Amino acid sequence: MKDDPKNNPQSEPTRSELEILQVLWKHGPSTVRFVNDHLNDEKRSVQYTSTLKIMQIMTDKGMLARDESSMKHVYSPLLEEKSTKGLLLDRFLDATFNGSAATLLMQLLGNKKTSKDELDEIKALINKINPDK
Amino acid sequence: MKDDPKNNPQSEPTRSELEILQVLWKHGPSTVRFVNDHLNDEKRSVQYTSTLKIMQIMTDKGMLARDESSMKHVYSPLLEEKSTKGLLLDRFLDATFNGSAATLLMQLLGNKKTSKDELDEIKALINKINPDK
DNA sequence: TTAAAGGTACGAATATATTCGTACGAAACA
DNA sequence: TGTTTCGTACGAATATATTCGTACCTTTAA
Repeated sequence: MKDDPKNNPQSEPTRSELEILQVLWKHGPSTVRFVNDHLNDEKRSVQYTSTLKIMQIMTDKGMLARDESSMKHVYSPLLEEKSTKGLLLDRFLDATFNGSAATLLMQLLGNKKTSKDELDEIKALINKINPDK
Repeated sequence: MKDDPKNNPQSEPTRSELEILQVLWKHGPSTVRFVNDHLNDEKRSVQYTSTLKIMQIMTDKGMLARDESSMKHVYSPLLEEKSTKGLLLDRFLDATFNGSAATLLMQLLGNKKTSKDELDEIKALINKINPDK
C-alpha cells in the first residue's frame, strides 16, 4: 500500500487539480459539466473530457469523493481548503524564499500588483495581531 | 523564432531550475561541481550529470550564461533574483489565492511555521510602509 | 608516459501532467 | 421508436521535467 496516493501526505495538487479544487471549494459539490463550464468562463478553454479525466484521477488519488447515485456524478472535495492552501504556501515559501515569511512579505509589498486597498487591508490585519504572539 | 524560449517572457523556472538559481544568486557565478555539491549538502541527493544537464538546458533557455574560457565552465544567472521571485509570487498568488495578497497574508500569519520572530519582523516592516502608498 | 580523476556533451529512459478522441450507455424528445 | 443529446470510461498521444549512463576529452600525479 506504500504507493497508494491516498496514503501519501506529501502529495500536493497540481496546477490543474488546484483549479478544479478552487471551483469546488467556492461552489460546493458539483458535476463535471458545472466545473468545466466554470473553467471555460473564468479561466481558460478546456475540453469537457479533459476536465472529466482530471477529476477521475483526483478521485483515484483520494482528493475528491464521487456521488454516483445519479447519472450525473457529483464530486466533492476531500481536501480541506485552508490546510491545502497552507501546505502549498509552505512549499512555495521554502522553494522560493528559503522559508522566510518576512522576505516573501517584502516582495509582496514591493509588488506593483498589490494595490493600495490590499495594503490597507494588510495593515489592518497586522494591527489585529495579538501583540503577545 | 517564436518558440525560442529566450523570447518567451511567460516562462518561469521549474523547481529544479529554481534550486540552481538560488545557489547562483547566493554564491555568484559557479561551476557545476560547486552547485552540485551545494545541492547535495543542503537540499537533496542528486548526481553530478543531472545537475550538469539542467544547467545546460537553462543555458539553452537563456536563463544562464556560461563562461567556457576554462575547462571548468562557470555559470552565471541571467535572471534577476528579485524580478524572478516576483513573477513566481504573482503566479502563485493567482493560482492559490485568486490574486488576493491579503488572503495570503492571513494564511501566513495563521501558519504554525511562521515564528514569533518572523511576525515581529513583519510588523516592523509594515510600520515602515509609506502611508501614502 | 600512462593511469586515474575529473570535466563536458548528449541520447535515452523514466516520471509526471495534460489533453483529447473514441466507444458506448442512458435519457430526452420528435 | 429512433435519433440526437448528454453522460462516463479509458486508452493513447503529447508535453514537460528529471535523471542518469556512456562516450570521450583534459588534467593531474604516480
